[in-house]
Amino acid sequence: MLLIDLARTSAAVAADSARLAKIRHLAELLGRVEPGEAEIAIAYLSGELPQRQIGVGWTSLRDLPDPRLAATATLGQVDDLLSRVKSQAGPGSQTARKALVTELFAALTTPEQTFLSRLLRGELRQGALEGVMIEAIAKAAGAPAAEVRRALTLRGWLPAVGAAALSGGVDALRAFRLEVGRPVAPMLAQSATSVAAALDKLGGPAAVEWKLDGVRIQAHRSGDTVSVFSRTLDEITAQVPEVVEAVRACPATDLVLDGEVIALRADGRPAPFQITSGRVASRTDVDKARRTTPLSVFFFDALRVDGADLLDLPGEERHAALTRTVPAGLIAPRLVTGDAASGEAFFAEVIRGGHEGVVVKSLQTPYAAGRRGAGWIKVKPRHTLDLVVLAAEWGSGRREGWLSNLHLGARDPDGGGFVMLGKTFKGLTDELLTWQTERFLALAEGPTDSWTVAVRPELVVEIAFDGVQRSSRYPGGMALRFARVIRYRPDKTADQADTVETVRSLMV
DNA sequence: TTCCGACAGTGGGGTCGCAAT
DNA sequence: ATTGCGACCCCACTATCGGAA
Repeated sequence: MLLIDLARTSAAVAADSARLAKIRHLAELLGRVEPGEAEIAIAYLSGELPQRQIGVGWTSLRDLPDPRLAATATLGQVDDLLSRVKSQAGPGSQTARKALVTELFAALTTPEQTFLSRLLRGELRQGALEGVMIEAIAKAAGAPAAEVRRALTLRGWLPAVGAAALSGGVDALRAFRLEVGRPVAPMLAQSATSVAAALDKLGGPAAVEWKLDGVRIQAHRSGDTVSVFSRTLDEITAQVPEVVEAVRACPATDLVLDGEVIALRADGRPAPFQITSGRVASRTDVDKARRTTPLSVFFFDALRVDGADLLDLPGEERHAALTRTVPAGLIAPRLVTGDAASGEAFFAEVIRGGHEGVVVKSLQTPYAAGRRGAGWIKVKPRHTLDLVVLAAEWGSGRREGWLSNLHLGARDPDGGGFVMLGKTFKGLTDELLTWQTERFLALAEGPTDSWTVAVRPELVVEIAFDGVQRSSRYPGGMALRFARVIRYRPDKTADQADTVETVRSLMV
């Protein structure tokens, strides 16, 4: 199959807003792809690469060569070249990558260049990624989408699942099994504003469990062999020896566990997320990193214990298996309750302990990738501040033509000015985007660069955030984590905004 | 007919490792 | 030695479609 076929399909998908029409376009293409190229086609049209990452980003894709007029590139050829790009390493590799990318793009027509460039930048913008591709695979293979989803949970990689479905139908999908040593797609959580709301959503007793502000891990053990994977299914075994040892110490020798690693201080309270994140990312001298910043692991789910696959069992049965297998000190603390008051009290206690929040978990739901079923619901406390808009950046994609990303500042009573604490683009409706674009242009003090418009510091906006972290980027030495807009405060003037000192008092 | 679950899109701060400067 | 870049850790929110109620 030619790359131009995918480029055309992608354009057709983008042109139709109806999801069913997108699915039709994708399924039609899947119906005529050869088995040997199915994985490539599925990967590209769901916005990913078979190579996962190839070391080429936005910057490397500037100034591409002139396009050709004839479309001749096959999927196999493109895939081979991208593999060569990925394999470059050592001194001169960036130049070599760039040369290969240039060679590749020089062989493509304009629509092919557009498609591939978007794909490599991770901005396909066709309104269809994995979720829609699942439906398209189901349609093309004549199989229920639920079977595709189940296989995806077990296999963790949609192109492999899709290729199997296209060639072998439902039987091939049902043949996927949990394999120890191969990561499973992790189950994710929805969110709610309170434990009571979460319990209400689940409609009955549920487990209220510590949510640790660390890094998600999945541990596999077969005999003495232990592998640990990240949320994106990258192998991180070498970076987390504490997890390997903890799993080896369990009595069961055939295991798949889901959990979180976190750096705890000597007093048992959690270290800031930056510390845990840095520790897990360290690969060069793990022994030294380990001495400085030891990791603790807390498991909260068991997907396999001693030959038994547990994914389809209710949450409570999986948890029972976990408690039978793993020492109590390695299990995330939880309270099973249907009572909102007890749940809220437990939540308050977890927060007093310095932790991030809780996850309220259904006792019934099986383990499934993605957010389907809403079996897990996270609850975190929310802080708010009234801050001043210092500048705004022009948006991209569907926000093109709108001033979107806000620069936020706290009042500095000493200096008389404002100290920038970060940016946010979240929480804005289209209506608000329209309003603020007009308003900012009226308050403009001229662009600071081609995409930023500085405004007179007069508008006060209420901002929600999860916490204040240390920052080397901003002048106050601190930045807001997960900042989002709640509402503008036309009733307030800039001299009534919150101060830097207030923000500093919130820093852990 | 209305409601709501799932999805895609739009970006946020921070850290590490590596190549280039 | 420093800087720029890619990759990955954490992520919240709105708009939209279409099946469920």
